[in-house]
Amino acid sequence: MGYSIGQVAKKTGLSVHTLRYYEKEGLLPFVRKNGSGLRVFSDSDLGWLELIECLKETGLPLKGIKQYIDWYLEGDSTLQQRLDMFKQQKIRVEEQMAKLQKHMNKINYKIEIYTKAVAEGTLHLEKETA
Amino acid sequence: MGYSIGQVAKKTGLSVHTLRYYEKEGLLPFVRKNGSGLRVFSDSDLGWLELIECLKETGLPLKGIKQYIDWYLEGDSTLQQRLDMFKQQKIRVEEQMAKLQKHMNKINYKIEIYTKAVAEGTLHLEKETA
DNA sequence: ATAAACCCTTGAGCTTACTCTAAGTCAAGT
DNA sequence: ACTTGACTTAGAGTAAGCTCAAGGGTTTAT
Repeated sequence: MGYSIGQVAKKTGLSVHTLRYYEKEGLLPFVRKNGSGLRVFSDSDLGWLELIECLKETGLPLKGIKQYIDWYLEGDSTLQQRLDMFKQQKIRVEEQMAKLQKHMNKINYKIEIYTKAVAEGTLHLEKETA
Repeated sequence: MGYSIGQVAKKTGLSVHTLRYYEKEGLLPFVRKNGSGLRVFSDSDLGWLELIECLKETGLPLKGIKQYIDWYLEGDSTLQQRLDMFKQQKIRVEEQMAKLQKHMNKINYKIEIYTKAVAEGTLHLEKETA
């Protein structure tokens, strides 16, 4: 039921440096230490790391994640803020998905163009940068 | 048919600083200058900026974008590399889309939880970090 | 002809998010 | 006892991508 920092690093793909850095930044306020001063991560801590990953990869900077955690620590008086944050994040994700789709179309077009170009040995630009 | 750096900044949402920075990094090798040393952007340059935006937002670092541009400048001998780059980028976008969908599910779940919590005035954690 | 609003270059500075170094502690195995 | 390996701290260093400051030039309107 307890993981060392090295085990968590393997599980999450984050480096031990990064995990300590996250803790220093206030992102892991629940990680305990044993008698020798070693960090002991619980399953719940792994859950927090998953959430951090989720927020980070959807474009919330570490500061924003810390804000959320601080709100969480403050308790029920910040429920609305936390809800708003997730709603805001949902909008961001929707925007990102739309953008990615648009970019995907462009990339597919380029793949088409370049596949032909490779077959023909030369690229014909039809008033189009490529 | 010619735009000043300020006009391009407005059109693209990039700052004039960023545009000059991109040029310095070799990302805009086609931008000309007029007799007074002012940059004059063409429509084709705007096309390049769109492509840069596309590659940047799909996770290619500026160095990678520069590599592509260098290949472009080298001509037909690099067609295969450029095709490979776009194929690689397509894979990246697919991965990003899958990740975003996963994160969206988590965020939607949080919104559900927190919407209830706000209505009830308190958050019940069911063996779940939140 | 003078001010306002642009533009220029060089080079320094900033933010984010790590990433690493140095010096040391601790527990387990041989 | 001693080595190995994983851990600790504080603090320095790094890379990417801007962002700004200083000092100056040009164009346009009044």
